[in-house]
Amino acid sequence: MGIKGSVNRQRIVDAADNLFYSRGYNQTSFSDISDETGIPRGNFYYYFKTKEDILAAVVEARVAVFKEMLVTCDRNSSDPRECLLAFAELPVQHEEQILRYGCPIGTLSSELVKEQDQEISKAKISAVFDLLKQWNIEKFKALGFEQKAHDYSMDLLAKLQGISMLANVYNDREFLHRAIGDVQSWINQITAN
Amino acid sequence: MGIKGSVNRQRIVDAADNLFYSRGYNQTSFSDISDETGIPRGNFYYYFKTKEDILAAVVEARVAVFKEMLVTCDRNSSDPRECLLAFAELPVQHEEQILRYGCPIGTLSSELVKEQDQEISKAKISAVFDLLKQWNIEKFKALGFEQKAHDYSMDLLAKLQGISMLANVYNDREFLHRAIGDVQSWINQITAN
DNA sequence: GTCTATACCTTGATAGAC
DNA sequence: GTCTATCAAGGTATAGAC
Repeated sequence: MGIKGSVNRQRIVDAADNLFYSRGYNQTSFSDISDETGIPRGNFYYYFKTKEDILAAVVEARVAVFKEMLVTCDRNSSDPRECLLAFAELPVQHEEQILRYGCPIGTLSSELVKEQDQEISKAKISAVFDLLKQWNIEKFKALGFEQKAHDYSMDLLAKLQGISMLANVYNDREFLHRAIGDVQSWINQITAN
Repeated sequence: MGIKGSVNRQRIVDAADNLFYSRGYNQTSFSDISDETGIPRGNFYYYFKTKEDILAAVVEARVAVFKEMLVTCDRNSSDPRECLLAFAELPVQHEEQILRYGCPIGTLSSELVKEQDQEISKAKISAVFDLLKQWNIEKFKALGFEQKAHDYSMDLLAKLQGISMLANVYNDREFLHRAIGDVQSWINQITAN
């Protein structure tokens, strides 16, 4: 099995994932993770060399979660337009989380972009966003938008991020639903013909 | 003059403002502000009781900066539509900052929403956003949108926030310009008749 | 593999000299 | 008003017993 398959390691990653999401990476201490898991602080260093390594594992886990979401979208429909509509629906599907803590990708990105170490941020963050972006581009291209696929994809991500942020700041469920509906209308509109 | 008018106090606030913006609030220590200003750490407590008090002063300063921006918009044109167009242009007017550190309101909000103390966040953050929101509502109402003014205002803020975030994460100047142009097209479109 | 004890540093904050 | 010395607490990380 090895260390990476260890159940304790997984428990640490899961707890860190939740805490990084609800409190932020920098505001989560080893003691917090220890309290959450019951695993002693010093024990973390058997599974991870540094706190950043835990972060890397958490990012990896989130990428996996989103990959699974995208795969689910793909499984539910072979129509690219419906896939995009389903993708836009994700924030309302997880509305409780969004309203409370914002988008798990966007908020983490915002935090890490400010990090002193330029490497950690630019590399890891873009990776998560790129996953979504590439998937979107693929769908838009399948709809015949060879040139506009990239711009549309960026537009879609920006719309969802902006909506998630304001819904979070104002804790406004009504706005979240309405604005996401507008995004879906936008998708329907540009894919009309 | 009093303490609030002290030049040293102002230097602390200015340095803190920049550091909170470039590194984030939680990642800025008193030592950082001390290094930046040359003012000893312990001296801060003559001007502020806690770190949160410095944050409050920084937020106050940012509100003042944005108020000034809005006043400038108002001074440059009495046409509500042109005011909104100018407002949408702000991210490209400060593109270097946006690309490097994101929106000074959005990034700070994202960070503070995750704060443990619920009071500090909900109160202060919304205040900054509300300033912009109310100004936008005023313009949309002046354009005859009595009912839709609020929704349009939220939409506009969400658009700008999403665009700023993605431009920041990807450090993408081209996207920033194009997307802001699209927002302005959107404003022109809904205020056409 | 698991846990305890602890080193070492930085943090926000205080006390008191000048 | 300004500065230095210092505090207690909490941070990440290490060493070593079991």
